[in-house]
Amino acid sequence: MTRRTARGAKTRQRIIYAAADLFHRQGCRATSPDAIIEASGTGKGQFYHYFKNKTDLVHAVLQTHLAAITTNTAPVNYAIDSWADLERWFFDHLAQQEKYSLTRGCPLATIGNEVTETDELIRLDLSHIFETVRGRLMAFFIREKAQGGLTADANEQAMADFCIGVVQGAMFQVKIKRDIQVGEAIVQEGLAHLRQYVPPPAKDGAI
Amino acid sequence: MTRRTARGAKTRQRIIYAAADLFHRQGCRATSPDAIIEASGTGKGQFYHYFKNKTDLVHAVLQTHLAAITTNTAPVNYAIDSWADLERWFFDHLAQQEKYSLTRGCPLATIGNEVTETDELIRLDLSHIFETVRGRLMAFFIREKAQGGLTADANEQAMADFCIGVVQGAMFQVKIKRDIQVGEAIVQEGLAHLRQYVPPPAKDGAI
Amino acid sequence: MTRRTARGAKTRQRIIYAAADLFHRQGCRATSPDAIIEASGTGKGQFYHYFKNKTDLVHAVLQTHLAAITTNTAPVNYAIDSWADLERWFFDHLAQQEKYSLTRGCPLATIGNEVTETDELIRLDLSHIFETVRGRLMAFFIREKAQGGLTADANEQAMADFCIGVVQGAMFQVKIKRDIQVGEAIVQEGLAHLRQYVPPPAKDGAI
Amino acid sequence: MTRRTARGAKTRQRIIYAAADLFHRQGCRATSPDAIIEASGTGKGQFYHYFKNKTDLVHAVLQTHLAAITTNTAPVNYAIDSWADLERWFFDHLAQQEKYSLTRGCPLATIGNEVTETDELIRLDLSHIFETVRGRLMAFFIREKAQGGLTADANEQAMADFCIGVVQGAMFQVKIKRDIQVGEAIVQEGLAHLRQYVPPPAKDGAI
DNA sequence: TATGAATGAGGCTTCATTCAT
DNA sequence: AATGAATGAAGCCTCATTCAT
Repeated sequence: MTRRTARGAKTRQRIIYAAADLFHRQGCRATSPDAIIEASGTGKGQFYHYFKNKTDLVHAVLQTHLAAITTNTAPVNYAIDSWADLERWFFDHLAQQEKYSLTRGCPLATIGNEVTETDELIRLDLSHIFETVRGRLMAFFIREKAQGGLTADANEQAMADFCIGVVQGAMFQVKIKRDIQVGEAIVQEGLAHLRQYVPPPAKDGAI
Repeated sequence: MTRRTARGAKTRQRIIYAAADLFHRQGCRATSPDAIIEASGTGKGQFYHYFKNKTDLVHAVLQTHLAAITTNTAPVNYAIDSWADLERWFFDHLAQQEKYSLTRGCPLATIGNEVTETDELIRLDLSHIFETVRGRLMAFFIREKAQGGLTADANEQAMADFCIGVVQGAMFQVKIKRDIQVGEAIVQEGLAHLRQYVPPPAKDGAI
Repeated sequence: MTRRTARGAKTRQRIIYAAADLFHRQGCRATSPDAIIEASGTGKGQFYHYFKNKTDLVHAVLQTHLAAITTNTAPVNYAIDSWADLERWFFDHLAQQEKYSLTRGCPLATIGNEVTETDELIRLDLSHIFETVRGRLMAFFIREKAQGGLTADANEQAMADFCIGVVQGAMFQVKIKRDIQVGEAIVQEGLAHLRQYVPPPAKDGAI
Repeated sequence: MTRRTARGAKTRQRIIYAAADLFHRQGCRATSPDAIIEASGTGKGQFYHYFKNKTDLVHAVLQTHLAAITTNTAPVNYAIDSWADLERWFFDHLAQQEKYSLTRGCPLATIGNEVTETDELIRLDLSHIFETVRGRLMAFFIREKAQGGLTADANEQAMADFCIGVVQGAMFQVKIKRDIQVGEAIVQEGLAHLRQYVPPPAKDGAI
């Protein structure tokens, strides 16, 4: 990251935020530099001053998403330290969709689904982001297991992947059906499954 | 369906198949009528002779997907009559991805993720398709439950939604990670969950 | 003209009438063969069976207009035998515009204004039609003059041209202003002018 | 009017002038953006940089016509202060047609005749232009009347409308007949009519 | 840093016509 | 006589980018 003046950095940020919102609403392909320029209130030259090309901006948008996740400043909180946090994590995703009247899916999936064989860099960006999310989830499950909160057959990696899969699957169905209840049903089943790995409380009291 | 001559119907089919493949590979937005025309070996005029516009073709592609599902001619078999069928159904989705070296996601999701508020008709098409798939899955669970193959707390609707969510989530992760194992892990966890609703075999207390 | 069966002639007529109406409403250029085909309820082949090409159809439409004029079957009656008839002739043109809520001009002018250097045949068709109309008007003025109903300085040819010019100018203003009163004002002035050529009634009675 | 750099304004002007000429020669509909782009020696993007769409350009062309009229820089001089000026005004229109070998009509009528119910904005532009011309003519007649140069029964508004109607009707006939004399005849009759409203010179009854 | 003019390839669609049945 | 499949050129417009100021 080259050092930038306060003002310049601001313009760059405005472009990124405008782009992130448009990408989320209508996808990358459907969002032209012109649309981003207008939404961000910048000039055409600024766009190509701050970004090599559109792909470079997509990259920057994804970096911003990643930064939000790692710094816990994203709309969905990825800091998971308890089963309550995990539950919240699931439902926060659906809550995000409600903010947009269920017309949008996951901002990462919207970008990810447009990826083709030629967008390898973007795919790797996304892969990296999901790996980060996976890490957060895995960390929780590993900690839990270490404390005896998970049964021996619980596979922390698989559980983390399962969480991501379920949330993504839920969000997609919510968007297509424009119905929050499908999402809730899917997430509930997912959570029910995860809780199966929690050992029953030890029966105390038998002589 | 308007009656068409054998020749005309063929051209129409060729366009639809070419489009379906391109949509699957690179998405709707990234696929121009020109590309479809070339891939289908037709003339420019034929495209608009058979389809009102590009959206109308997307609709036709989705109708074709739906027809394949209902007639059990789709690459993934939606006829589910046993737990083995269900398992196969899950893994067939991943097998499809392997056919394309993991570079593609679900053809329906690829289209669905590009849907915006202005593509209401396409969203409804997709909603209808997923509703159909859901119906197939639910039918299996309902039958199972009727035969005592599912516990009382099993919610057939939620289970069906869960299946779809899990498959979709799995396919998306496979595409982004370009790694079949994430998909397998997610699907395995999903199946493990569903099996929780199968009651343990009755202990026969003979003698 | 080749001999045609009753049915074939009917189809041909339907195409011509549909075309005439569309040309009048939106001009030749804005009217595609497809639009005419649909409006006439025919098939594509019929269009090119009866007409060599679109220009040929325009020609046929103009021939139809001409025939209507010469047979006195046009919406505007070109049979002028009295000053009352002439007055009616002027106002009938405006009445036609009222039938279309003042949204249309003269059907001939609509076609004529689109004529370019390359549409020589169409221009000649129109020239011929206007020549015919001019002939009708001239005939009236010549007759009147012969009977002493016009002063010596009345130029019947110029008067006829003037009539056509005034009606055309009036119709165009009506269409642009969407105001019938401009048309009425123009026509009234035109009529006032023509009446200047009528000699005052002979003063009788001087011994 | 947004502020533009000298360079940009020039390109915009070139496009407008090229379009105005093509519209005059062959009509709006027959003039493609590509043709205008080529005639103006610009790139495709510039067209849509300066004009929202083709209709917007037609609007700009009409604004240019209007500006030429109000600033007395049009080929036809609309500054009318005497009967000689009025006569000149009539004949200047025909002179314009001669410049193009009688192959063109009035540039405003060429556009106006293509107007349909869906081109309301263009119609209003034209209506406004003709209203402006009418204002010029009326101003002359009102001034004349005030000075006793017109009889009491002279209706200045109707006279102005009549002038416009006559010129338009004349130009159209000239174009269709490709004969300047029709136009001259019509205009002469029109002028003769207007002069009827001029009172005879007062008989000075000195001795 | 900032603005917007310039470029040309390409996207979606319609047009006019011909051909096969 | 009638239908509609086929064709490719062209029309209108957007896109992604570069350049000049």
